[in-house]
Amino acid sequence: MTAAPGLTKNQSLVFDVLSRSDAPLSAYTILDKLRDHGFRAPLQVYRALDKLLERGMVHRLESLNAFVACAHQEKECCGGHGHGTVAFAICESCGHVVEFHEHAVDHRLDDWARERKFKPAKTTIEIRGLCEQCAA
Amino acid sequence: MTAAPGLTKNQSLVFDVLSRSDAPLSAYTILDKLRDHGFRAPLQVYRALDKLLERGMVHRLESLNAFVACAHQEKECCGGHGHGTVAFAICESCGHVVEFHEHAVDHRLDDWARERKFKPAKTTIEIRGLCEQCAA
DNA sequence: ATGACACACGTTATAGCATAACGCAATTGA
DNA sequence: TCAATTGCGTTATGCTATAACGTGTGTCAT
Repeated sequence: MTAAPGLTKNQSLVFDVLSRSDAPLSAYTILDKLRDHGFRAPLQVYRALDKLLERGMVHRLESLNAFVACAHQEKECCGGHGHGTVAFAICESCGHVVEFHEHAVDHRLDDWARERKFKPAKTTIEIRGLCEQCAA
Repeated sequence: MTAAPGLTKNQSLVFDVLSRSDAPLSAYTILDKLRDHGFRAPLQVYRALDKLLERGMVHRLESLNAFVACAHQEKECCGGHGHGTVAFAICESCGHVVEFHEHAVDHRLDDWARERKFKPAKTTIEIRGLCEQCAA
């Protein structure tokens, strides 16, 4: 369960906490979980998150102001963490999040951008609703 | 330019401010613009925004924590403000936002959800990047 | 070695976004 | 008339994120 190489101690701690959680965590929640490991200030979390986001190991859920570990392993399909756009289905009842990739969606949005000469940097797709269990 | 019927004074004021802006505004920016009209506290803005969001007259940009007036008129295409999922292209340089609808994307995401028995409540699609002018 | 640089870290303070909880006033409808 | 609903105003608070400062450590070209 230990994290990828090349991570600093703080980055590893933050990544491990996210990896072990089955729901997204806010930066402040992460902070609380790491107080026993010497974390004292939000910046320690945010700085680690920035690096993990850069590497694609963690995603930010914009509609929740929260973070999740990437569901993909280093070498998986679309280039592992190097993948393209990621989409999320977020259950508003149980908090569970499913990460997925829809190439057809990506392509359609790419086409839209190309037609308008818009240069995409980052695309957010988040579906909030109820998962199968919670909708029952 | 006066707003739709059925709006309270505060709701109209907030909607007018958003309608006149060519970039998204945060709740606190709206508050500042309305101090001369008697606004004193954030809650006055948030309460008005809640109602406008319910009616679909205003959209929230999750990746910016900001708000824009809906680009559609009451009776337009997909049922005017009753439309389905809305997508946004946000220029990170000039701040300009383009609202659009991509039915192909909506359908693909709907299919994904149906296959997994996920019940969507609200879908967020936001592309951040550079608009044609700013990319030059 | 030494100096310059990049980078991670720790701390304090502050900025920016959002809601809780209270009470009052006006409206509606049984 | 009474109860329920809705909007409003105010104060206080909580959550999210970054600014600005200084420290330590490693690299590496000189």
